[in-house]
This record gives sequence, structure tokens and C-alpha cells, in this order.
Amino acid sequence: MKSRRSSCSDSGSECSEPDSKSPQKFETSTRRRMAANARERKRMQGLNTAFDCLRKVVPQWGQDKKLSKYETLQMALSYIMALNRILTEAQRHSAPHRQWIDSFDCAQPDAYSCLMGYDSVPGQEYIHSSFYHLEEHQLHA
DNA sequence: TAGGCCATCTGGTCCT
DNA sequence: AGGACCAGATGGCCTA
Repeated sequence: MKSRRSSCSDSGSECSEPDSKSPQKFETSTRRRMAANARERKRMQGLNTAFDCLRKVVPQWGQDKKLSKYETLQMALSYIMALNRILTEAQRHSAPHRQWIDSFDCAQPDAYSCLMGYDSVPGQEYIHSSFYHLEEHQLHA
């Protein structure tokens, strides 16, 4: 566990004034806050898992240091654009090999797992939705 | 020691 | 009402 806010800890007890509400209401809101904190923690862990998955498929060029989240996103963007360009060029210059290119079903979101080399990973849905988002963004650009 | 990166908490907003 | 998502604040850890 990393840092905690000193005054408003996991209990959430010091952030509001117990006297201003009935003890029961106070307890309810405290319990809700704790549950919300736990959900948020879990959500962020899922997000980090997705970032780890992304780091695995993005080129690092021998960098021993782990890419930051921002760097990972930048790298993913560059990587996708580069692959896209390669594919476009290949399609343009090698019509006879069209069949070979078309065989890359991995370009479909449903088949990302075969690109990534595993069948199912936690947070995969998040990655898929991100790719959908990217595609939509490109369509509207 | 400063700056970058990160985890966590929190309150607000939107959606179901 | 409650959950998901988001952005801001805060403090810890690490490196140059």
C-alpha cells in the first residue's frame, strides 16, 4: 500500500463531522465511502493491468526501464500508426498477395488475443474498448 | 534536494 | 440509491 491521506483515511471518519448527523447516518455514509474507495482501488488496478498488457505488446527498444503510463500511450499510438502505414503500403504494392494480407484477422478486435499471445487476461475488455475508441476516433478524424 | 511517477482518497457528475 | 468514471489533492518512493 502506498500513501494514505492523513486526515481522511480509509475509514473516512475524520472528513465529516459526526455530530452533524445521526450516528446511524454517519455510519452509513462512512460505509459507503469505504466501499467506494475499494471500488476505485479495484478500478485503478484493472487500469494498471491493462497498461501492463499494453507494455507487453508495445516495442521498448531494449529499454530496461519500464515505460511510464504516458510513454506507453505515446508508444502505442506511434506503433499503431506505423503498423497501419506498413499495412497500407503492403496493400498498395502487393495486390497479388492480397490473400495473405486478408488472412490477418488479428486486425479485428475479436482477435486481439491472438496478436497478444494469450487467450484471456484480466483487463482485456478495457483494452478492447480502448481500441474501439481509437478506431472511432480515427473514423471521425 | 527537486522533479517525475505513482497509489490512494475524495467529491462531483452521469448513468442505470 | 448506488455504481462507474473522472479530476484534483496529497504524500511516498526513486533517480539524477
